[in-house]
Parts: sequence; C-alpha cells; structure tokens
Amino acid sequence: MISGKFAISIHILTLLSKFPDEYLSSEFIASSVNLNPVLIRKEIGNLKKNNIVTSKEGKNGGTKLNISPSKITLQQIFESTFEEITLGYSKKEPNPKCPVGKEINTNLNHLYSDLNNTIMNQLNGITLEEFAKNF
Amino acid sequence: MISGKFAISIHILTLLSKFPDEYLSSEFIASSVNLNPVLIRKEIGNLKKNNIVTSKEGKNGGTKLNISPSKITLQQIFESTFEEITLGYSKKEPNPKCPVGKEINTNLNHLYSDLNNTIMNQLNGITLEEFAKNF
DNA sequence: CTAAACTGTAACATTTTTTATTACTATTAA
DNA sequence: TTAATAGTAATAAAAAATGTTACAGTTTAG
Repeated sequence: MISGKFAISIHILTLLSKFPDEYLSSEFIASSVNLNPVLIRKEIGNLKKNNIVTSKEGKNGGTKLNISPSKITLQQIFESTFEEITLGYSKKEPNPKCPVGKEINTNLNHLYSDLNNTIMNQLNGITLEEFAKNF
Repeated sequence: MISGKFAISIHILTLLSKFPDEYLSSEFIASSVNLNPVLIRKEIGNLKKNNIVTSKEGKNGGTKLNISPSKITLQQIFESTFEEITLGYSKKEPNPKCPVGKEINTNLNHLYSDLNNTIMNQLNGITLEEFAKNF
C-alpha cells in the first residue's frame, strides 16, 4: 500500500488554486478531503518546506499558494511528500553468499531509478494549473 | 510502502534462469531471498497462474521456468504480482458536495492510468534475460 | 486587553497491510 | 514405505498508515 500523501497534497493545492486570494483554514480543507485537520496541517507542513504554500497563524489565518499554479508541477508536489516510486524490496537482506542475493538490490535500484526518471519527467510536464482545470 | 512481491518474484525468476534445467525447491529459493518458504510458494503460485513457471510436487520436486527468459518481460512479472502503480488515494471518500472533492479521484485515476501506461511500456522493454545478465 | 479562531506539534491510539509461522494434506521419487 | 517436496489454510506478529486528543502559541476583532 502506498500512503495517501500525494493525493492529499494535490487535493489541498487544487483547492487553494480555486481560491487564489484567500487563506483557507485546515478545517475547511479537511471537510473537502474528509480527513482530520491535523493531518491536513501536517501535509501543509511539507508543502511549506518546499515553498509551495505559505500559512498565516491566528484568527482568520490559514494557507494559500505561494506560487502561481502555472509554475507548480506535479513533480514538485510529489517530491514534497517524500514518497518514492519503487516496485518494492524484500524486507530482509537477501543472502550475500548467493550471487543473486548479493546483487539483487543493486540491480533493482538501477531499475527503479530508471523508472523514477521516467515518471518524474512525466509529472514535470504537468502543472497544477493544468490539473486543476479539470474541476 | 509497497509490498515486496515484485522484488521477490523477480528474485525467484532470476534464480530459475540461472539454473534453467533444474527444479529448485522453495527452501533453496527461500535461503537466497531470506524469506519463509511458504511465502516463496505463494509467490510461485502467482507466477504459475501466469504460466511463467511450472512446479513439480513430491520428492525432488520444485519449480522451473516455463518460458525462455528472453520471452519473459518485467511487465509480465509485475502483472503477476497484482500490484499497481499508483501515487495513492486519500483513504476516505472525499466530500461529494465540494466540486473538488467530487472529482478528485476521477482525475487522479486518469493521471495514474497515464503513469501506468508509461511504466508498463518501459517494463515491457526489459526481458528477464537482460535483467539476469547483470548477475 | 480579552475572547475567539486559527496554526503547529507532540503524544498516543486505532486500523490496515504486510510479513512470518505453524500445521497439515497430497504427491512423488528412491 | 519413507523422506522430501508442493500446496494451502489459519493464525500471529510486526510495521505502516491513519486518526484523535490536547495544548501552546499567534493573530484579529471587538
């Protein structure tokens, strides 16, 4: 299972892009995503670290976009979630005495790194603006 | 987190391709993967459903490839694990009264389906033979 | 200058998924 | 006819993801 972080982040950002001039509260966003406001704030934390959004504390506070939706790519959003594209690894260290066990993870790493490049390229070609246009 | 099924399956198949004429036991494979033999047999079960391997029960039994490694693509292997490439979904149904919540999953589905096509294409271009050559 | 509405964050609880183990039946070769 | 094997079900344990509660700090409005 992959976590819902990317889906949540892109949901948040789509909302923000629909209200470009307002600070939206985590509670408002939470009611659209159907998720606890605390988790929304955590995801917003990641987006802030990447300077995609800014927040304002206190009454009437909330979060808004820090960049134009046309300048934000899905790749940046994905990166902010710290998730990774991988097809997985066996949990325990494979047997280093076996020629296959010894090398399998290195070879999987290469493969996954290639897949990542492809996907990141594809995500980089899609802006938040384009994604949000479908709503 | 994604499960280790693909990694385990490709490990199994790489081993089998190194011993093309032998039936390898789940216990032997398990010691290379460093995994319980029962889980190896379960993964082999998936590979069998896809006709990638055949097994023989009883003494001196085991599993061997059913097709030449040059005819097996990583895409087939991936498919046999029933895993999916996705960047995830929020766990609960988003709010259908919100224009964004209402449509988010449809739009994510489109995106993920595009990513899947790309990845499957790439995996389809790599044979087990090529992958196993690196060991 | 105080109350209300927020963010930020830590600690902990719950649920779900993944992995591991045990136990057993059926099959086959020697 | 015994030993080595696959197949599979049931259950347990570990890990990851998600959810909740609580509270300190900040800001605005009145």
